[in-house]
Amino acid sequence: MTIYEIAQKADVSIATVSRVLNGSQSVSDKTRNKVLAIMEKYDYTPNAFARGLGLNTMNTVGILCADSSDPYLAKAIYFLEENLRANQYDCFLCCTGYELEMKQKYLNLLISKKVDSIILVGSNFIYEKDEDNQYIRDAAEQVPVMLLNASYDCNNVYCILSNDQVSMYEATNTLLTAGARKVLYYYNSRSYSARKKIAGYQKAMEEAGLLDPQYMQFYAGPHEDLQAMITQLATLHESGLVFDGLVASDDNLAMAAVKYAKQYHLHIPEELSIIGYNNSFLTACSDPELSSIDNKLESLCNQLTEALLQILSGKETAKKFVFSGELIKRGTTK
Amino acid sequence: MTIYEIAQKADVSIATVSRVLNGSQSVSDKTRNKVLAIMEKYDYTPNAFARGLGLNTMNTVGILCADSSDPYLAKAIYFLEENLRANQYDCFLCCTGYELEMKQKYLNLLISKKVDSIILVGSNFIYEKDEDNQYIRDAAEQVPVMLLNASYDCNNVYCILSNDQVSMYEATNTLLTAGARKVLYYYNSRSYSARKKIAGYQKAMEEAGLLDPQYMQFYAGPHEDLQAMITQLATLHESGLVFDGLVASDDNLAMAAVKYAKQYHLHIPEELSIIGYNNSFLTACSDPELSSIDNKLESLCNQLTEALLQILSGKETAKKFVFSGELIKRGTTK
DNA sequence: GTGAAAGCGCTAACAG
DNA sequence: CTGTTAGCGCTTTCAC
Repeated sequence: MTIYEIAQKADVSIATVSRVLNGSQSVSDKTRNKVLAIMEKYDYTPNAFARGLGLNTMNTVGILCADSSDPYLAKAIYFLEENLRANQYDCFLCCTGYELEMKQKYLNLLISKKVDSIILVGSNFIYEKDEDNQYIRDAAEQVPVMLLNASYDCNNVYCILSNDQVSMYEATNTLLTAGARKVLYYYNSRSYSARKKIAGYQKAMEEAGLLDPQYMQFYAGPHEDLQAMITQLATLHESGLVFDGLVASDDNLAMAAVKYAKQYHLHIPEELSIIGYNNSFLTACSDPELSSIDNKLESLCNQLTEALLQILSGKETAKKFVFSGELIKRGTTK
Repeated sequence: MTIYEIAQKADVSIATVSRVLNGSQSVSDKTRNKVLAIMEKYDYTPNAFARGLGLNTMNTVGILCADSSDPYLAKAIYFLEENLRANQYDCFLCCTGYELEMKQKYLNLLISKKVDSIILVGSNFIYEKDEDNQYIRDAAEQVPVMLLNASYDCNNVYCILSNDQVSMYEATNTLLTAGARKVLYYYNSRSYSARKKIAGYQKAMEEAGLLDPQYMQFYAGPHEDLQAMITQLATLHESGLVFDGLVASDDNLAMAAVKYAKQYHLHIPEELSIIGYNNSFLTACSDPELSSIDNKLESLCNQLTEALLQILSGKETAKKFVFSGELIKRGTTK
């Protein structure tokens, strides 16, 4: 069923059909109803490609993320997709993995599919070496690029993020204030937000005169291998590195710390207090329950969508939105 | 930049340009290289809409799932997306929630966007009342419909699933064999696969002469509210319902059971043994670690993609693929 | 308020 | 091997 057939059956021109399709005001009610009735009767659906060809848009945005099976990213995608769909935008989802080359490739691919915008979910899309961010600048020449949880200053790039540095500063300070002296920083990423987090930790430790590089430990294994994380902490322990506090860059690592403590019969939080990040479902699963930083993912996603809709409708909007995280205290802190 | 401009600059016809674009054999190497060079030079990308209009396909498949933030579904999406992209198919992701009406609406929407196929991820798309499955039959008239983790007999519908009934039967039997007499079945869904699981539990209990309806407990709260699950089990306990075994329809529920046991100082697995489902990351987080059924999600996804590619290339393929799950024993079983 | 007609950029016969 | 041409289904001037 095409616009031509509808036009014929309704005894009007295709232009008129097109008008009612697009809700134009300049169609008489009578004609409109007649056309609508025929459309209804024949269960007509406009051809999205033809429409796309004419309008040069198909109301889609491309969502890029490294790994949609990461619960945090999955949640972000969920919120974004929901918001966008509520506003008639569809989502192309694209999981790139963590290699720059793939990110680049898929970003171009999405653009060639004529998405109206690109959302980069997670801060691992921003590299320290600025030349590695060229692919983002290129993309921004074509369509607005939205960054969730990262910041990058460039025309047509919009950033929505949580102030991870402050959050991590506060988390670390919370442990110090409660009496911890040797606070380990346990992290697994060197992304934009990861670097901010580490800076927050360092600032707090520095101010307390306690900063010591060997207390910053990087976990390089797979995100889902809890045992490997536990083993790493155990190895540190065996090597004589003692710590009475631990802040982790995500809840997985914090969960590993809880398990490690159990293994060595360390009392939580008396002998070891722990703070995770993301305030995920894991916080409830841990025993004792995990204190963690809620970085307001849902608010970030809502703001991102709102800003994007503004941009796509041609309005001005801020280029950077910064939210504050919140420490949720549970059993792993005093 | 369009095919016309390229043709002009390369001094050939648009047909030739189109041919090299589509890798046709009938272009001389010389001409091909000339055209390729121009394309390269002007960084030409074909217009996806125009291409779609002509071919009536844009190499996309629609993935529908109730909630992409559910870790299990998120993982499925990840595997599917990866496989499909490796074969030049893009994915429209669409989260419908659990309401029939929305599922219906978004399914139609995807079809109107001219996807080449629809993948329904998770068995909650199949309803018990067959009239509620009409929307799937309708969709199948337009494009092949792939079901992950569900089975539905209908032309142009293909099913890839794990034998949940057998898995649950074996899980229940494992507990019975180890000496449990009062095995609680704790579940949170009435989807297709959920019904299969429950049937497996019932069969095992029946054979042992131990089936008792009050030992089948439904959790109706939010998927992420661990505390609510724990409370429900505690309430049962207080009401005098005792159980020495528990099989759960997913790992979240099993995790709640572990926490419940701790609260009542029940020794795991001696006084209460527990088996979860999905073999998720939670199994490692639990203390003791959770025994759980691995239902081979990755294999299912691989098979689904493979079958889909067959279908889309016009080849015949089986209509139903059934895999076997596997019980992974850990600390919550003897 | 409505219709005619010219594209949008590409594919695919059909001719040569 | 290559070019010509007629669509694909819709949007959008521009007349009337």
